[in-house]
Amino acid sequence: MPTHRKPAAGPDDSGSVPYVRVREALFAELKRGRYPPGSRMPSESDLVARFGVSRMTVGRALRDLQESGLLERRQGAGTFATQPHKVASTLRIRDIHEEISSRGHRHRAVVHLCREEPASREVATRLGLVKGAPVFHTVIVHFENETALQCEDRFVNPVCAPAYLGVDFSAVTPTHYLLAVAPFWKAGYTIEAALPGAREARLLGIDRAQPCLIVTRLTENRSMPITVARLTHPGLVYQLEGAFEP
Amino acid sequence: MPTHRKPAAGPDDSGSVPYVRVREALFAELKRGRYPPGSRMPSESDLVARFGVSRMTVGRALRDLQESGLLERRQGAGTFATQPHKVASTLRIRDIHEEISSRGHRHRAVVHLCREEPASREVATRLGLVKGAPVFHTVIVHFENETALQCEDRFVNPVCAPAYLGVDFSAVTPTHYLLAVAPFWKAGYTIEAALPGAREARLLGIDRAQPCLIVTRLTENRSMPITVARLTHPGLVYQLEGAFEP
DNA sequence: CAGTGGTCTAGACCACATA
DNA sequence: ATGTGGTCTAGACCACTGT
Repeated sequence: MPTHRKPAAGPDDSGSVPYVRVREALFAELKRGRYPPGSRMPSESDLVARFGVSRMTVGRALRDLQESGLLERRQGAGTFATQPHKVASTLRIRDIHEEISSRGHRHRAVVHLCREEPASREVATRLGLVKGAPVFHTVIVHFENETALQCEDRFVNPVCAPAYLGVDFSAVTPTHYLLAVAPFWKAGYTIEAALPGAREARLLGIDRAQPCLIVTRLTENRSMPITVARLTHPGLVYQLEGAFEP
Repeated sequence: MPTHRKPAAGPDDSGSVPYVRVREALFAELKRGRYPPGSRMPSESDLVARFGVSRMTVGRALRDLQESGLLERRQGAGTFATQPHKVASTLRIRDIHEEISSRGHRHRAVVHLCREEPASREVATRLGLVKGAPVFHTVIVHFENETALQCEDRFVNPVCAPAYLGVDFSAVTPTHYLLAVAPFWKAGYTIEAALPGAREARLLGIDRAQPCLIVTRLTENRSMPITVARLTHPGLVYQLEGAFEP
């Protein structure tokens, strides 16, 4: 007698989906302090009996909680409640136009440089090219409602985006364009606090002594680096935010 | 005739686990450029036939790829390849002692302040208390191999950790202690670049003009704020790093 | 309506941990 | 030896989408 489903459950029904029901029930108990950190949770069989669902279903619920960092599961040993301390928060890599628009503000971009250059040693290394090889270089300042928010200093590997220099970057951001023509498969970044360079300070209209939040990001294709960008944000007007709530 | 399992598969066997096999196969194809962004993937039934596994198994593989941000699935419509652009990288919230030790370096903490104070208006607001209510306040500088790495200025809600002031913070970090006595269920942070305060500069032994990376973190219990910390890092010696690889 | 994803169940085999 | 998590299959019902 397979699948004697429940008749779509009741009306108030917060969680008519069984695995969600199980997950939320366990989550609530964890939050309430039952199962203190480090203690063993009921076994899958126990939960199967308690909730009247199949093992795959409680497995799904437990896996969700595990991926949230709330549980640790050890084969042969059992399932344990954890301290949610090593949980990771997420930091998005977003297109700045999207970011500004999503705040309901106006985005404007001013292009200060857009040309081909021979690669310096450092840029060449980062892009996996030889020194002196031609690379595309753009410097663009992004405004949010007339406030300078970001100075984007970017080098692009010509192989990945041959038509890059022909794009009107006052209308479409390099990030947006590059995503379309050369989707990345790998990305790395560093975030640091530093003083702006002379040109950056001038373009952003800030004092050279004002600290900036600098994000350096390198994205790569499946086989080669696409672009390296140095994004300088005045510390006074830009903050990264994140949150974790299991 | 249920479960005619494969005899544990061959030796080289990178992915004897069926859902991993399916996931990796599809991942490789996505990476190779088959299924360009926006295009429709084969349906679950197709994949069932192609890989000779059950539908739950391909479902699991597809869900993994979806959670990685590589696929989008729309009920009734199909499964589609996406641009992996809105993918999030993770930024860990780690205990600084752990962080330094994991680099194989030595950690030392110097306690500069450890007392009870009446809450300022700002601190009171952050911790959900009334102005003037007693709060615990610690200021600790963390060294990595004799280099000042972080100035930790922290306020703690006494209700959550009554014995806080009795802890020897040269031996155990506030983060570590608080995780033990008051695990958090919610956390938020901001990252900004700014100049250090006078005291911070002095304690870190840096110039007041040297920009710092400042992480402000608020953690909460299930019902009330536990602690708010301002972590100041000299920009020259501290960077946050992250990477994304699907 | 046919096709697609979303989910469930029941039973099963395996790898691993602990006693 | 027993119990635990990890996974698989086969078949099924449902909700949704597009023609």
